[in-house]
Amino acid sequence: MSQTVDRALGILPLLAEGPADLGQVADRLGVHKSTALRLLRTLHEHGLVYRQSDQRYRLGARLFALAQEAMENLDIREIAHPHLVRLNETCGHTVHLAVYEENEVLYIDKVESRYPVRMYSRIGKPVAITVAAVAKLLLADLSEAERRAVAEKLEYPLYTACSTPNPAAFLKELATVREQGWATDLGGHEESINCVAAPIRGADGRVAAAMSVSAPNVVVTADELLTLLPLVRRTADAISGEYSGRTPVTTPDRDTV
Amino acid sequence: MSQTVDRALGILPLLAEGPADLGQVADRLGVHKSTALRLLRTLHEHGLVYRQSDQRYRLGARLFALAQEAMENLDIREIAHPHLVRLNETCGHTVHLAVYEENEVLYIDKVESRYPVRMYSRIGKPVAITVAAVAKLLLADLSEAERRAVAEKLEYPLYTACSTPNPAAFLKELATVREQGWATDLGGHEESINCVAAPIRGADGRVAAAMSVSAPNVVVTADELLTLLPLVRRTADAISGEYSGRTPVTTPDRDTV
DNA sequence: AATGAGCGTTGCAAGAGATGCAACGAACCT
DNA sequence: AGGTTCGTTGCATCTCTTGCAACGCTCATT
Repeated sequence: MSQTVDRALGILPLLAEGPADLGQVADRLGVHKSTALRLLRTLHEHGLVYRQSDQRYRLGARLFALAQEAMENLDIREIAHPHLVRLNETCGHTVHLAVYEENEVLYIDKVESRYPVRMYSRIGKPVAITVAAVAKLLLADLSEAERRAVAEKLEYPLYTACSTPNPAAFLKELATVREQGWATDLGGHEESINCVAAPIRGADGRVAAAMSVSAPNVVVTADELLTLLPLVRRTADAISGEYSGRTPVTTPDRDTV
Repeated sequence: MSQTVDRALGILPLLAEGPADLGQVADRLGVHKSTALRLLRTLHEHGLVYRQSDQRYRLGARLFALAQEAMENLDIREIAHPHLVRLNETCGHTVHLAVYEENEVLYIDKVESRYPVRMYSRIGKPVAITVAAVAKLLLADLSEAERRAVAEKLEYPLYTACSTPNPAAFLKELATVREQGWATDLGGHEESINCVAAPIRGADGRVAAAMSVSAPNVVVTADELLTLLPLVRRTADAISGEYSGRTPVTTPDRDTV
């Protein structure tokens, strides 16, 4: 819509790949060096871009700060966090909280397992959308038309033999999930990792977020993990209650000192 | 430098404060609604801004992803992480890693203490620059002129009775830190929390990052914490060695599954 | 020491593109 | 229904961006 801004913003993902010098930026943007320079300068002034000692540009610190503030504005996260911690204390496994936003599902909170085996996932990172249990819940809540549209657009990487292979299989899985009100991922992303997930609903009954418990085979079998389902659902319902304003908030214990 | 981009980027910090509607954005930017609309649309296309169900705008998901990728490009973080984890396993306290960038010091990694008492700090969050031990180390390495310039520009909030009160005191502290090659923060930020920090140097000998160990009074006294100084310094030196390429990397054990 | 290549930077003229206006449409409230 | 508020669109104006060419700097080569 706005060419100048469009070009400037195009620099960001480019620098996300790694540092680049003026020439490289100008080339990949398809503009004159002087133009790229001015755009970079503006980005720099806003702290989104940083110029390192070798003169090359990379993403700047303000980006972290912004992402941080954005995160703190997600009130669902605030509400959910103590519940996630409590669940983690009870079962010991890794707990995730995720939301859906414009064709992406991303983790907005995570409590690490209480044993050394860790999952590779990071807050802010997009989720493997075709296999993750939380993603299934979030997408299952869309209208049928939206689900079909999204399912068609996605890629279906075969992380493992259990990964969802194509749109048809995905839509079928979403239908099941929609029906039963919970979801699993049994080795669909990493051979040895299973997840159980439950939805968190807002006042309008729509799925606002989803949470999951993940554990590797070496710690508990898939069947054992499934026995946690009632607990996960209860936790999710408790969060839903607070989030939708039905339950008065009891003790909003923060993770402060 | 570029008015259009400047205005567009000005929207981001504004939205970081909380969701806003078109009118509010236009007003605070001092432009016509239609202009604000076009800028927001462009930001939206790039995923930096999200339009929530009540039509108001807030910061978008791409911001998280960008911040994430930016972080992963910081190779010092990759190198340091296993060392930080090991240190945390040894002493049990919270370990931080921070860098300096254009008048800001920010945490780029953190390993939580192994006991329930937690510090309030987040990766990506700017550090309390006038009191934090890591900040002292990072600023102490600047040239004298730069130090003076920065010291003058800063605010000196009195978090506690021990907080650095003014530029003069800060410069004096920086001189001490520069001299001794390590730094502390004894209750300067939170009454009950002490920190010991050591610098990580690049191949050119300049301070590239700083790491610290923090613990509350209720767990260890300041004196006890200070006994960890040699360990902290050794860890920092080990990281310096790898970062500057002097030490061959032994076992780069990642925090993957 | 001199020459040349490569890269970032600056001033400027031309015109593309951003801007604000006014008018429309939709939703909401009285 | 009538009125208000807010987001959206088309358009004419002219500001602001753009690419060019020239400059200066650093570094490598002869």
